[in-house]
Amino acid sequence: MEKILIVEDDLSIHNILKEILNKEGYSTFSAYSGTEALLLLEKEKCDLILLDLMLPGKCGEEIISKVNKVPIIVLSAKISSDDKVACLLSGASDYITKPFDSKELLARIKVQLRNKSTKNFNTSLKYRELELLNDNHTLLVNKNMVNLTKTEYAILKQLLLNPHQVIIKSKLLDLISFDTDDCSELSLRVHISNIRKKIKKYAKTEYIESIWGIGFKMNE
Amino acid sequence: MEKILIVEDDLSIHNILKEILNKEGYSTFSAYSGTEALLLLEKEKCDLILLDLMLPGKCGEEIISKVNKVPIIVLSAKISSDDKVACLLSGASDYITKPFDSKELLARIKVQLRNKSTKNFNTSLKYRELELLNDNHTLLVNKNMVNLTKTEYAILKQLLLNPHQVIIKSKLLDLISFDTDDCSELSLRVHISNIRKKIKKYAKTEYIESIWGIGFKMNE
DNA sequence: CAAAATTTTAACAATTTCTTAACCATTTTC
DNA sequence: GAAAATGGTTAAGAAATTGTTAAAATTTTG
Repeated sequence: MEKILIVEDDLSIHNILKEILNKEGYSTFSAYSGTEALLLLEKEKCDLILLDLMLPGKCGEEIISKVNKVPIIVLSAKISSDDKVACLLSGASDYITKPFDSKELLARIKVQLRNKSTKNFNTSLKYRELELLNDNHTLLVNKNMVNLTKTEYAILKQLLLNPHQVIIKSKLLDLISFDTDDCSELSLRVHISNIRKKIKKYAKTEYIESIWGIGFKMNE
Repeated sequence: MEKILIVEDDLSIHNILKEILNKEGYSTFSAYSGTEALLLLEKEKCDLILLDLMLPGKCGEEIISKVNKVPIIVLSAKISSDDKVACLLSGASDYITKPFDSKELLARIKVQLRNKSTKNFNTSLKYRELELLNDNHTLLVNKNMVNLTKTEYAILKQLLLNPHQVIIKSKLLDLISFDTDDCSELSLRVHISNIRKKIKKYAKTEYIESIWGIGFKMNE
């Protein structure tokens, strides 16, 4: 299930939030200050951040500017419209004023998580002889089942989502980090090699093309 | 610029919205009923929908359920929290209550467009017989694919970005250093020579002109 | 906790690209 | 017009990137 980081120093509110989210089936991380939040983010990967603006340590605004990939919903009593606007423009994805309605909070969380998941696909990604099933591990090569590891699946998924585009190495590493642990360029090279080997077993042509010094793309 | 569809039957509000958006640089489409909105969406592609919920013809909720890819910001006087939640869960991306603050509206629009914009940049730089494809780092010369190395691509990109301007050698070296390793003037000379050779294979005229003692520019 | 699976790392060869140097042509300067 | 400076081309060697294998480290699973 999705993981949500709660950044809130007021203990009673924090616990209420935690309870609401857990009851809905989300797992939660807790941070009670801005610095704690940043430390946690380095170690743990989460899908969404609930952020109180009035924080000890690093203030909320600083966190917004440092976080990049993960959607942030700001939760605050501040009501000035300018504050709202500043948050949104600097990178927050949504803003809810306290006191909040728990149903609305949950709905807005779903919206943010939905945005992420549109990067996924419904049934399968097809490309010539290949079909990547939406089950995180199965690739069909000419109808032959091939098992992919989590990382291999994540890599191939990104390549198949943009089949005519070169994906720059660093961008690819960034993209797959949503689905699997971070990995190095060296490691990526090995994964690609392994994917190719698995495809080659049942396919006639090479599918993953290397663009020298730049990245990879699916063969035309 | 991004195109926004305004779906609002109240004429005065509609015009205010239109003015705000146009002033900000967005182009707008207008629909005054739900049915009109759906018709327009079939013909025109737009990047975002501003949707009033109380509409003649098809009601707003119906539009939300039919539209899939385009983010929708609901704009309504309805205040029941349950209504908000219903909208968000059925597909809207955000919800603003009337009366709205124009700055906040613009900020929320930017958030939605930001989510989309990270993806589509399949642009290409065209210049007479040349077309430099951004999405796969190749050059088309009279439709013939030519492979460029990373440095060659970086150089040609800079020349094509300012096709009628002389680019001073040192400036060119500076510009390409974003995309590739630093290189010397001697090295640049060789790269230019190689690019010319690759272009010459399929083109009739010389494209890269040297300005003696200063730099390079694309031939007129 | 041990076995199995996965990922990372290291090492090496193969390949591609980049830089350098040499040489000649052209332009500028004196 | 000769000398000096700049530009174009070529080829060789240097440097960087990639593909592959195997072993070590880590994570997952039973």
